Amino acid sequence: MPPDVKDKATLHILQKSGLSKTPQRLAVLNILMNTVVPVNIKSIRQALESKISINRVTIYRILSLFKQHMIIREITSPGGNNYFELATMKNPVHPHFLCRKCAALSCLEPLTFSQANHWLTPDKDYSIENIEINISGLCASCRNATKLQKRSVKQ
Amino acid sequence: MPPDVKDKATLHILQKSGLSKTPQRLAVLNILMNTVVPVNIKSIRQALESKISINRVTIYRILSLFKQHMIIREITSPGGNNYFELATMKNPVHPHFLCRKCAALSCLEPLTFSQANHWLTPDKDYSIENIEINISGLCASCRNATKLQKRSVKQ
DNA sequence: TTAATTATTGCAACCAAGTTGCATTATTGG
DNA sequence: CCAATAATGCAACTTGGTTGCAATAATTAA
Ligand SMILES: [Mn+2]
Ligand SMILES: [Mn+2]
Ligand SMILES: [Zn+2]
Ligand SMILES: [Zn+2]
Repeated sequence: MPPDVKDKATLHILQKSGLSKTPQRLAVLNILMNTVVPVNIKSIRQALESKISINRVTIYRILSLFKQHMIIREITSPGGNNYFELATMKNPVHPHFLCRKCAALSCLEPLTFSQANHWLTPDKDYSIENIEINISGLCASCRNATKLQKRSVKQ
Repeated sequence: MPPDVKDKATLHILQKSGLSKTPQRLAVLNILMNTVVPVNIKSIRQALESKISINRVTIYRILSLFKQHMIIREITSPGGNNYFELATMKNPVHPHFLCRKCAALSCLEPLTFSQANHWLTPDKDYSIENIEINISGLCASCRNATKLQKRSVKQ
């Protein structure tokens, strides 16, 4: 294992979950830790290319493992290109915004308890484990782009 | 076209959208109209089998077309097995509950305006087109089943 | 009602995403 | 360092969905 990959924080996360420390796992975890927005598998593979040689199957297995150990969260996307983000205490479950044009995913403010409470009790019979709120539309830049385009067409 | 398939209501829906009335479209629409819970493609295909001979490609094309014309809505599912439901005025956008065990999807009460309003303005820069709320966990019957199982184990 | 025009369907081939079994290789704990 | 255990890489496979095009059906207007 190349020592430069051994980031102290990433190592600690694996240790806490009792997972063995392989360069592949550290590399994947590194990407998740150093990105601000959630990333989909395609971006993860791209980001890994320059850092380490890793089989695509391994990426699936690592992500699946991280999810089981609740190291990461998976954000469902309409087209099936799901996104992943770190699931730390400082980063609680929150809604997301997905731009239908550029497919950029951004994180929104988390729900307060009173806000969530309404959905926490849809029925006494359900046991609720997860609430996913996904908002879609046009992001700021894509919205601006279409505005400018319309103006130039009018001229 | 066999006349027994020509349900008056389904015909009218296609007419309103200016779509030509093929037996395949009527059959698909019929299923969506006669089901209480949203259905995924697999169930749609199964339901169609006994009614009409239809190519799987045609089903995809019809569903895609219905979505464009806002006759139906697609409900995103974590695993990618999305569900479809009729999008009428009497059936506004609403949250859904997906059981992680039996994969049954059920409809929850729609948001009131004041409830939705909080999410309608995450940022002035976004233009919001859709809000999807998906709650997951265990449904009533699956929850009961596990309870009973635990009890019998304890004995 | 008929015939031309236009739209839809079926078919086959293709593509992308994800999964599985198993041999090879790496990590761990002593 | 060595044995035991676990993770990875590889190839093959499965599943879900898409595309181009020829055959067929629906529409429209004569
Ligand atoms: Mn997020
Ligand atoms: Mn519903
Ligand atoms: Zn955008
Ligand atoms: Zn259930």
